[in-house]
Amino acid sequence: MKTGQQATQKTGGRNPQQTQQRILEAALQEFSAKGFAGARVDVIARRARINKRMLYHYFGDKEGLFREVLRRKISERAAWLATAPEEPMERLPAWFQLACRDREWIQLLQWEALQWGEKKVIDEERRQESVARAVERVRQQQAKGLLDPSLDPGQLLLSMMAVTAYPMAFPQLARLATGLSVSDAEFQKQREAFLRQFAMLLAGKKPGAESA
Amino acid sequence: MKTGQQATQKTGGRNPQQTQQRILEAALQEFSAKGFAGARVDVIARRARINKRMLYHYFGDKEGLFREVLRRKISERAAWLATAPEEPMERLPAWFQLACRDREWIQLLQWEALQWGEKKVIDEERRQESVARAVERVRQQQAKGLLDPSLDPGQLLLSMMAVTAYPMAFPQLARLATGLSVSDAEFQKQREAFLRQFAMLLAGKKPGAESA
DNA sequence: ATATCAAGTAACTTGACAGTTACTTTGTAT
DNA sequence: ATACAAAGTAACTGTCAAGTTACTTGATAT
Repeated sequence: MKTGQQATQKTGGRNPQQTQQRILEAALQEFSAKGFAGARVDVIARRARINKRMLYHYFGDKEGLFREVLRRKISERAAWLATAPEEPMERLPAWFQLACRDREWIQLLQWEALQWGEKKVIDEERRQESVARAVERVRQQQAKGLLDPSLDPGQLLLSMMAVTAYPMAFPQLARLATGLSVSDAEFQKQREAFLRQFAMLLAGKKPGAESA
Repeated sequence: MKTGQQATQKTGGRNPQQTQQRILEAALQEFSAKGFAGARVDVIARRARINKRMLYHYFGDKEGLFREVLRRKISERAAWLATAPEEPMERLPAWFQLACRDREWIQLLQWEALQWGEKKVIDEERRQESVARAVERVRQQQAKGLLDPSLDPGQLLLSMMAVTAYPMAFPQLARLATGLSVSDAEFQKQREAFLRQFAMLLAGKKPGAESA
């Protein structure tokens, strides 16, 4: 008896999982581009090629959908970050590249900051844990002499996030400061090179010739 | 004959300038809190204690009002920045304090980034000029040995803005990383101390005892 | 085969919001 | 005094968007 849960690919027929997936993808686009207030439920529905009613069926309301989008993105990011290199020289450039490739995430964080400010955030506990692990890694690297040990680890982590994410969060300022668009390959090359030198300073070494 | 332009303080009577001022103040609050899309014209009118019609009278439409708010804030900031100290040791903490005291500005920049992305911004020319001057100052300090001369000045300026403004732009991340709220005096003290040490690293010196 | 429930649809309701109309009040120049 | 323009008001309008209603279609368990 084909209870039909293992290979539900009829392309034309119904498919709740695919429908939800399509809604989430469309919602990610719309929310990261327009924010919660600016996003239009009808646009999401149209882009997902579903009836608006289904969106309410699966996610309750607009905010429920937003929370789910954010929740999923957080998991995805946590997984990515776990694969980032440990060597501080390549760590900042790698974080920067991650930010370049996933501007949707930066934008979601930005909308979140504006909408909820300092209040408790969605999925607080999981994120707290994840950040605590990152602080711990900074501490270990300080112990190994790969990062200046006299700096507060929390503040240092925050600053590392700042220098890698800021250009994507404020593309207009990056352009004003460098004359290049952040999506320009030249800008990205320049920033990566800068961050490599910068990482040396954070280790307490002078950034002369790095090829030695 | 009292043509009445020099001392128009009747408190009860009409007063176009004061009305405009009140609208602009209320609009700054509303726009920085909710962004352009989220801001409500009626809320602005109510807060300014004026009739909505006057808002349209003076500023054309919602966007016209937004542009004017941004334009004024930009002037204000340019003036403030000109008074910031030149010594790099105190410069980062001073910028940070400025960011703390003027979160409305950070938020406006953030809304701007999200709404207009990399496109040409409001008041582009004036801002370009102002940033160019800041880059030039960085270059001078590099020449004087107050900042590491091997770093690209534009990227360096961008990074200085990043480390000073990021905590206010992403208060939720600052809290996750340090356990403190950004509006907490303790957080601000900690960050200022950190930035002082950080400035020494940027000069290429090791940040040992700083009291000497 | 058919009852049952989940998936899906179109049209509707309700409220909110940007912008307007048609009007009154107030100051000032002649 | 009075004509005139700018300052100000209340109530309205058209549009748009979130969320709902009442319905049809399709899969599957018995």
